Amino acid sequence: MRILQLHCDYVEFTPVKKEIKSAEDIDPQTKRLEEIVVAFIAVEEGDNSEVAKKAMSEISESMKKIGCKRLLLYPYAHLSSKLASPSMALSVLKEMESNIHDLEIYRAPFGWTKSYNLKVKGHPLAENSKTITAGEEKESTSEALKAESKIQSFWHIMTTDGKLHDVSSFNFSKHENLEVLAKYEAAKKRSVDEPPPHVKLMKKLAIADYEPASDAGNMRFFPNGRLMKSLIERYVTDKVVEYGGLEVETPIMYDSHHPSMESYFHRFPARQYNVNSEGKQLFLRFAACFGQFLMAKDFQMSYKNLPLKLYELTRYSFRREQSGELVGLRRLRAFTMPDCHAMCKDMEQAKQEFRKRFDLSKEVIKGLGLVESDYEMAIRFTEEFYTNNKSLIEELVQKHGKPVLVEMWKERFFYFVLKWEFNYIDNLGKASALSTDQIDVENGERYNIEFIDENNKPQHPIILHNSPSGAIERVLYVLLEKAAKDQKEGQKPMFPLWLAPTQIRIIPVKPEFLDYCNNLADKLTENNIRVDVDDRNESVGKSIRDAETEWIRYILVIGEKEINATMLSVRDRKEKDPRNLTIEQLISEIKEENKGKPFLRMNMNRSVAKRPQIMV
RNA sequence: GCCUCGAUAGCUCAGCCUGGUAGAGCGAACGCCUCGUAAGCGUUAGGCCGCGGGAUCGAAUCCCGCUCGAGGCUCCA
Repeated sequence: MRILQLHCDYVEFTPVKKEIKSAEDIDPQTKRLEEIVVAFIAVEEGDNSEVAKKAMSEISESMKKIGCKRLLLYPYAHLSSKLASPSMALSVLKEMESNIHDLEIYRAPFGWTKSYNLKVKGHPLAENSKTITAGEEKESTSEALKAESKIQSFWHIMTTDGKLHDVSSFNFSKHENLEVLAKYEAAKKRSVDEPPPHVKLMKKLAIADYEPASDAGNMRFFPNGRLMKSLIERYVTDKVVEYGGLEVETPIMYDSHHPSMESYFHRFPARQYNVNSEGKQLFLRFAACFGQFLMAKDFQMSYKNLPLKLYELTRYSFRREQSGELVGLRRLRAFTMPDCHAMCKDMEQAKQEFRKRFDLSKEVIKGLGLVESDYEMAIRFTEEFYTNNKSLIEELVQKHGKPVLVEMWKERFFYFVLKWEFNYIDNLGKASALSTDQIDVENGERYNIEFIDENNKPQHPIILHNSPSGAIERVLYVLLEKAAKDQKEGQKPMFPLWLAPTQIRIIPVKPEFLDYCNNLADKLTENNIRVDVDDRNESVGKSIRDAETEWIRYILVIGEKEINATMLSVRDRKEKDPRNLTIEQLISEIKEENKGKPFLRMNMNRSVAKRPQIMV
């Protein structure tokens, strides 16, 4: 059975003519009802009296929440494509009608073409749809999800002097990406008809690919991609630990009926993967929050321990995003999310910590190879928070150093009062969030996390939710899109050196120089450089071409000249002409460039000839 | 969820409109060449033309249905 439930100021309907033979015999008068919940209902194949009972208890429960006592059952075939027979449908509807006693109930006639007219109320719970089937649990659409679109937002641009400007009158001429973001967010619309360029690149460079045997949005990562992910993960984790985060690990699935989860679901719109096991209804986490909050609840904390920062890099978090929005690495259903929560004793401490994490996020983004013109900041808050904390918000915008998109909510609907994020604008004008942080004033209580304050009283902490980089897969997407942009502008695309799967390729002019090449590669490897040797029996030209198409930064061609001298001929992707360097000079140049970044060994056979061909 | 497009060799695709022996490039295997900064040459192997039905003497090609995939829209703390 499918139900669309609307809370209305009024509804009017007029039976026009009988649509089927078995239509009810009634007096075709116009009927008007006020202050009423209208339930449009399609009875489907297999629906029975159990379904009727379930449906009525669902409906009356939600009506209790919105404080309405009048109900109209309205037969509405168009909600389903596998309708029950008319006689069955009518009997199920009649059963629903007779099943309820504490509501004033009406039913529109069955089998008639009707004209109708109604006015839906504007509040968050006014609209609701349900699917009810016999036997198994119904799959409900989160009411929060429905309600979200109802929140009233006011959009502005804040300049670094703290002034708010109207989006429509702001001069975006020097801030094109911000304009894209503002339009993208406020209008939530953008039409493009080509795939984003990173999709081709992720395959061509043997980083990642779709896995048709899995669910959409669950990618496979080839050795190159796995290496790059590992490096980014290591880097972000190092940075968070340096900041004071304590790394933990928590389960990836949770009981949907755990009390904290149930209430979180109502508040937090998300489409989760569900897993049934031995009668338990489990869901796959869509954030690290659950695990960390449940863990923090079991800590005994004093105000002296705060702020306490827990960190987890979730491999994976899962969200069952709508199939249509899954494109390449931009948005996935399984993703790796660094997530750092800080429990703070009060708003003052929270604000102080919030500043630190803003700096941390900026630093991490920079380390990943993005410059400030690559991303745009958006900041969102409730009107009340803004009024009381103007200086914090202005300070963040000033630190960002350029105008910021502002979304202000009249009332708090989410669990947070303040949130910012950095958005990357890709080649198709799509915005995706990278770093983000939030001030959460609700979940401390929901999860019953407590600390003892100066007066020996238990208190709930304010919790900050920070991801300094955003999803790791999304970082890859951004790096690829950025490289594609460089390519489009006529520059050679490349990765930051510390992330390049191969940093140096050695190409012998003849096979007899292979031993020399391998010795050279040994020496470079000892110095934490990822180096491989093209030992295929190919022409030098071909080998160089292949190395270039793999975006390899340094190419060393080894022939008689190099073997008989100390200078290497170094082809540097960043330079036009080859340079002559000693091996020591080359090593120290690379070390200097990779300073402060993690190192992992090559994740491919050194011998190019021994590699399988992953992507052309 | 809605709309559009697609599915042919390991990969990228042509052939389809106008029905009549299944094509190319890359890659792979084998051989030749032994090479100095972006593609050296040759030979060979490799196909249930997504699945099911229909009309036809005959279907990769036309029609219908299905499956899977992709892209867009919607949505996105």
